[in-house]
Amino acid sequence: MNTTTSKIRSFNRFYTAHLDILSQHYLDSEYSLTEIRILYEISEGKLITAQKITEILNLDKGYLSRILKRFLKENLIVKVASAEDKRAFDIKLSDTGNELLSVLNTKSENKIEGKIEKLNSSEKEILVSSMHTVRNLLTENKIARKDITYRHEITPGDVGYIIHLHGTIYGKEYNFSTDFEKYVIKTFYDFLEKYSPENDRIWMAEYNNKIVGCVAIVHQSNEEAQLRWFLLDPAFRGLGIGKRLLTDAVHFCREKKFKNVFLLTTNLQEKALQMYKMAGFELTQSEEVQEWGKTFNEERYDLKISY
Amino acid sequence: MNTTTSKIRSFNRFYTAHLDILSQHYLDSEYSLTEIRILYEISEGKLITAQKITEILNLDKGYLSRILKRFLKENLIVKVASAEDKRAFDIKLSDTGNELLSVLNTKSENKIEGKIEKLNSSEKEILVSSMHTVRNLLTENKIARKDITYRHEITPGDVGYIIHLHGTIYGKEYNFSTDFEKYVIKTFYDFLEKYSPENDRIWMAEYNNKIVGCVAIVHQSNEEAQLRWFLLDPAFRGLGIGKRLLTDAVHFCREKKFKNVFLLTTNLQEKALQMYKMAGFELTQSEEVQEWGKTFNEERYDLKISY
DNA sequence: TAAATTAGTTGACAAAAGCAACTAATTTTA
DNA sequence: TAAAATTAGTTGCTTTTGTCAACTAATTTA
Repeated sequence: MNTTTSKIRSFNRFYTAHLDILSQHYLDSEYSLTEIRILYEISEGKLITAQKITEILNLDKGYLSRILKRFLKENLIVKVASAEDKRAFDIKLSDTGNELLSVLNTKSENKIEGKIEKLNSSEKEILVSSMHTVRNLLTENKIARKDITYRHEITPGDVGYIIHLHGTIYGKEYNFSTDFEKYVIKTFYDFLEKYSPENDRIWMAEYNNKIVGCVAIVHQSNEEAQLRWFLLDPAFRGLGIGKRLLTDAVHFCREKKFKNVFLLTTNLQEKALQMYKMAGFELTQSEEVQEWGKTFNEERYDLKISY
Repeated sequence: MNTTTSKIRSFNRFYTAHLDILSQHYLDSEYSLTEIRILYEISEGKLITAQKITEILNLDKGYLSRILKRFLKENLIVKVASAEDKRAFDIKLSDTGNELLSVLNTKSENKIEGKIEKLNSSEKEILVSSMHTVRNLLTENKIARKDITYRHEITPGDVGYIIHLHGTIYGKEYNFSTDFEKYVIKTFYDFLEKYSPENDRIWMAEYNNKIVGCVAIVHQSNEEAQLRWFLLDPAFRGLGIGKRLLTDAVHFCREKKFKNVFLLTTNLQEKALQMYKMAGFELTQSEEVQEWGKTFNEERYDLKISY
């Protein structure tokens, strides 16, 4: 049995119990969860037919028909003969129905608030964003481009996390030793020593408030700048994040009137090389070296910017 | 209505639908979810009474009695008169029952695997860790001491992450600027330059494969060592992690025959100071400084080790 | 040792859900 | 374009699921 699956099953059991949806009466009301779900669908859809509800909630139409009949008798819903189809009815909530739902919503919210009252605001943020991630991965089965955010102000923790990403990603992908991370630490220390917010910039791509990609422009002179620390978490490749980061970086170089941008990399970074080339960079130097426990070519790429 | 709550409600609705537990038949078997949950509890508990089951699953005892009667007839369970209480029975699964449950487990696993098959391995990791986070935050169930693991081999990414922790934690707790993180980067660079696995060591406490606390011993000479980077994520304080880390560090110093251990800190770190004192450290120097956007006392503590 | 409580069973019943036959309207198809 | 097939919704009937209260027999409490 695979661990991922068993961990998900364990979470499912936990969440089933947590949701507390197996009791007959929803939030101690006189309505069952099914009935509430029906009311909820009606309130969401504004104008919905019984057929639609059976599809969404997977209910038997006879069963639903009777429930709606009772709702009508209890004055929770209003049925209007559909204009397009004389067999069907458009259903919507009555004022009473809306009121009932709003009372139940409040109850449900209170219950949830009781469960999260001990969390501080950042823990709440983490909770919501984690739920968002779970939902995203289970539905579209991929990370949505719109959930990636970008920023370029350095806040405490950023540089350390970027170093961490370099260490883990290069460690996993190319088996680089911890010496590589030490090298990255050195480059960052040197950078921070002469950091000029005016001429240098680091861009970070974030998902769930966590950095998943980055790139930086470090000025060398008024004419030349170096592009550094271009990195993307493998799980977030293929979403256009790398392209966006490089575009922003080159755009910044143009804005700052640098005439040449160069970068140092290795021939191992195939994906990154592709992107550099697509951004217009050209190979200008290549030399075999042995470092960080591996043998590879150290390469320099340059991009001339014309104005 | 507060957004956190409404987002959680939205997730709850999503997950209710996702769990697909509202249909009468669990995984197209001839058993209902309730029946399966009962069987599951029996299999978990190994030896369980009907009373226990009603408590755990919140079932009516009459209802449960009848279900168990049927299980017995279908040969899914075995009832043995309890030794301690002649009114009660110890219930356990029969071979047939175990078989049924294992078939259903496989079905459930296949279903889950179908839902995550499009995810790559790092997305699966993200999914599982997000679920873990959700679960953790929703169970006040504080972090269990036994879930904290300790290690002291430096692997790629560790140092970067420790720098990151310093940046974020000191940023949040004491409003230190990014300059502090730069200082930490410098100290780590210097450390890695002359790192000797024989005489230096970093201990890390982890939760969920993430570093939540650390401390290090850095040798200065054969006689003296410095204790550095003692840090604990605020969410993990009060679990004895700090004490354990300091104990390990001092134990290491004793093993390596250092005669004196010192550390540099500030008067701001109240919690850490307490722990240093408890470990036997004594204040030997104090001087007011202005750094990292704050004014505070820089302090030196020493611990003499006698043999 | 009598009274109260507890584990489990059973009868009676209510609520929830499913199935199939039906009407009336709509769509497909030949 | 008219017959055939399909669809939206209703209704009768049935099964499944769950609840409540009364009961027995063993155990605990006072």
